[in-house]
Amino acid sequence: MAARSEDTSSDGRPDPAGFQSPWNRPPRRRDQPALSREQIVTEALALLDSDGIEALSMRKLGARLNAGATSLYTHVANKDELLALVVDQVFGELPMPTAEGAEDPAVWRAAVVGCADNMRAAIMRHPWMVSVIGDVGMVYLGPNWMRLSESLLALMETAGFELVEANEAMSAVMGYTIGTACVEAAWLSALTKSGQDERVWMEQLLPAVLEATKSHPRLHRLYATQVQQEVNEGSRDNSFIRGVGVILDGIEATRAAQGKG
Amino acid sequence: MAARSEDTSSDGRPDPAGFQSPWNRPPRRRDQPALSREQIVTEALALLDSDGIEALSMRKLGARLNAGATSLYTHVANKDELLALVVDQVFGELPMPTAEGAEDPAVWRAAVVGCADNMRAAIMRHPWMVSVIGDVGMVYLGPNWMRLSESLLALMETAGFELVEANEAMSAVMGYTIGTACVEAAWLSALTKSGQDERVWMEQLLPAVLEATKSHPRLHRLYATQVQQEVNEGSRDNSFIRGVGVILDGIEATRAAQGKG
DNA sequence: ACGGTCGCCGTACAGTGTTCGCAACGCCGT
DNA sequence: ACGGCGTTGCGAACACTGTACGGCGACCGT
Repeated sequence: MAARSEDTSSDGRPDPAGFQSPWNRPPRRRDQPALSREQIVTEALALLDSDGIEALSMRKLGARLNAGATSLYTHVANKDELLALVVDQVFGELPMPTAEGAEDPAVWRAAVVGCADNMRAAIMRHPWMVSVIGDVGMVYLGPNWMRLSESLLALMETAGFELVEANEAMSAVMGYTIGTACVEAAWLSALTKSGQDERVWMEQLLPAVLEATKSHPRLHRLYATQVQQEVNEGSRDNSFIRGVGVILDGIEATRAAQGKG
Repeated sequence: MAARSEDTSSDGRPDPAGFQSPWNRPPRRRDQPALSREQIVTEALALLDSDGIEALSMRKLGARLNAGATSLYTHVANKDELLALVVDQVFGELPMPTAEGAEDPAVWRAAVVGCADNMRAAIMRHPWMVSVIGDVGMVYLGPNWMRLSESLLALMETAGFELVEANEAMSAVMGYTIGTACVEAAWLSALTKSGQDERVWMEQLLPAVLEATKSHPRLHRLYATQVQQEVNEGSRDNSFIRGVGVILDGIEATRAAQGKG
């Protein structure tokens, strides 16, 4: 809500709630610039998380920071740049993998799976990410993403991969992770937008789906038998993790066939 | 450009170029509704392809169809619904796989790889897809997507998969495809937005990247050695296809371990 | 003391998606 | 033949959006 309301008057702008006159108004303290890039990015992230992507406008964000909309532009070039910064901030939440003990294949596998799972969890925690991930082309040069990539590469190097090999494997895992999370989070944010509980939403939707899949027997069977289970338990998580495992199996098989074990 | 300009006057709206009076104005031909959902979707697709996502506005789209902006709303509920329709239209471009001869593992693999490759190609052909794919949650119920899913499931069923097995494998491949294409297309559309040729753009960007990766030795090496090759030949295509192959290896390995071969 | 710079913001502009009421039209029952 | 009716198109309007620009006040180096 209206955070930081306690210092509304201390920075010189009139506080409409309390009585103000030119004599009792304290001078604006400019001890520090009152607005920083970090602050903006953090507040944008909070706004996105609480109200979704279409609630993020420069004016609303400025209001949350007790600032005018155009003030943000001294710290951030664009809305696009702001979004890129926020996305990298999310990547900054992810714990970094350590290369320790990665010579053991089991340790290495567990570390990669954990990484992928963390990433997927982050996207599901911030479902607006998928509406933005296609527009922020430069994110892969952001500091947090680069830190993450670097340590993943280090991990795989200690596991015995060549650099380009490691890169390809990483791309495969990350591609799978992002793609899966996209599909899931798109569903999730459609659900959020409908405002209903997942169970209720599903119960309303299922008849229509079964009707629509009448001429597609396999999809029909799939939806009829599978979907409810997926909703009830968190079995999508397991399915995802199994998927990562399958990819790692493929990678190891390829390596074994090349005589590098 | 301005298509259909020949009948600007024949549908009764005043043509600002030619002289018009109430006496020579021909009656509006309402032989057929002049605007249809298909037409709108097709023109929206054309506009998106030629000018990108941020050029698509209801007014511009209406203008292209010699119609007012608000006329579109009789055929389409929302801009969101329009986008969902357009996305499904793109999926309609994809050739459907046939289950013929899929008992042969080689045939089956080739079909799946081809499917994934077609999908990736479609996304790269329409790079705006990635900016939209996160917002159209209901796309997976679109007719074209469903047709595609159904025939993929059929393909894998003839290859010997159980239904839920087939679904999981399909999700893995599709997830990887969408994720990879997202990453690539985001890069591509950032490039398009810059308006430069890929080579020039790269030459300008590379020094900055190498500077930025100074404290990340592995990324540094990777960019220094790898990137130019990727640009020069179309080696990203091969890399993607190899990735799909790796996933299929993993799937087959898992199945073999379960004694289904 | 005083110019220069920097951070902030009010205003303004050119758009955006969407709603609403009205008009024109084909059709259908009488 | 004719009067209502449902459908389709559209102009105006509303509430918002991102952002360029110019000004204003406070700070800092000299």
